[in-house]
Amino acid sequence: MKTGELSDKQRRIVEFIRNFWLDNNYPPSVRDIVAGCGLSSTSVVDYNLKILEKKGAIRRHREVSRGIELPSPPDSSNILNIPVTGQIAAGQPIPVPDNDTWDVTSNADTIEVTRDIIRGREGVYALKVKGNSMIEDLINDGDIVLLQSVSFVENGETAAVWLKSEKEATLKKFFLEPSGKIRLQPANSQMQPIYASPDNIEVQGRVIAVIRQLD
Amino acid sequence: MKTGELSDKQRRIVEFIRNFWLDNNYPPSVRDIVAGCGLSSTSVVDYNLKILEKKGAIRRHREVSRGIELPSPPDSSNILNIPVTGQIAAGQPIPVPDNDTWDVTSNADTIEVTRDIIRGREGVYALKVKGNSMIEDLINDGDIVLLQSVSFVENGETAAVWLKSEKEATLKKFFLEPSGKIRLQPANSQMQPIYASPDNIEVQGRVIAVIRQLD
DNA sequence: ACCTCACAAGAACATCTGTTCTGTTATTTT
DNA sequence: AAAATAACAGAACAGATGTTCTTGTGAGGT
Repeated sequence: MKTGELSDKQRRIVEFIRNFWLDNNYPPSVRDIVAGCGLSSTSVVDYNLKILEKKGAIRRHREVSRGIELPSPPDSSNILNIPVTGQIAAGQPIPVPDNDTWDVTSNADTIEVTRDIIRGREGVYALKVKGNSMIEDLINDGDIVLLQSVSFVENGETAAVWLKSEKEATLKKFFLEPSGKIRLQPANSQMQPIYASPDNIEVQGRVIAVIRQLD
Repeated sequence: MKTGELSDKQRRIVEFIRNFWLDNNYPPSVRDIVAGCGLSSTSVVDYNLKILEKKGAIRRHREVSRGIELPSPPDSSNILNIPVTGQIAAGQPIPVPDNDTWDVTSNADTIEVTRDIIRGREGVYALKVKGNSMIEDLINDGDIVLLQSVSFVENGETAAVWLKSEKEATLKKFFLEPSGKIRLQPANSQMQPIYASPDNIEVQGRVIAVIRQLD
């Protein structure tokens, strides 16, 4: 095999590694490859793996069982890990994440979402809804709410607002009335809106999505 | 540790596995975890891995070196394209996908979701909700409903059912009453349930998630 | 023919690695 | 306090696994 291309057998090996990986979520051992490619000896595999490594088709970690790496699938940038910073429930403040120490890696739970849900927005975090105090907003106990951390919202947007005097957090449609009052409208049109003065409310975030998982 | 939650050490282990995987593109061995988490013995790791498996935080393959799977492996194959086969609205049949010609590639709209939402289930499809006839089930116009295609559901599960005589599709909690009747219970406890005879309903699918996107 | 070289078979070896066994130390329950 | 249970420590075993060594084969070139 003079060329820089892969031999037929080597191509089969690489393909098997990829399929094995997809099926099992971990790399195959040398003997898995023997069995999977119908080869006769581990030394054949080792021999070809060395060539494959030299050609850059795989990367190996010596003396490490199943230490085979495929060149990183370029994807995976389509998944974002959104921190679930806490729970939201009436009577509890909303834990807005500290923007400086946005520590996705640490303690916090995270939820994986595809990038098309975020749509390129910055400062997105998630809350788990506790209790059914927001059922009139079509949000149930256990739902996950995705929020964008903002302090001001447009008329008609659904926002997480903190009602200072009531010491209560809720999700409602936000309207600034001509009278200067704020109208917080439930999503269910059969329910009555709440009216509040602007200095009694504090916008915590804009709702961009609701995810409900059932078992 | 009575709770279903993970202990501190177990959380560290899971995090280490994920980081190790991200760094090396293959899972750690038990002894890698010992070193990486500053533990003292492989048996401690094995002990905790067994618990983690029981709690569903990981999956293990016995007798396989580095045979640890994370439920959502940090590799690329984490995004699935779910076909949005149509709309659901009262008075319209539900377009259950033909199981033989499950053609994800074709024309149909799809929605990208991460694998952890599907949780390994087969036959998942999505519907877009049209109209607000299901508001009592906390589902609004424009919501996306993820369904698993099944014909029978357990008591208490939320299902997409087709009411034959009413020619109406809806999502409700499904209960088979001792009387033999079917009770379809809205998610909102303030609403009244529907009673139907078993031969008047047809289960189209099990609801596994609801996704609401706001702008 | 002879040599070289890419490639393969089979066995053997030394670790690596999951698992188990026994015992010990905390932590909780009774 | 006693008993029970959860959690950890250390060692040892058996199998898995990467690696190497020896030998064989066949094609191409000289």
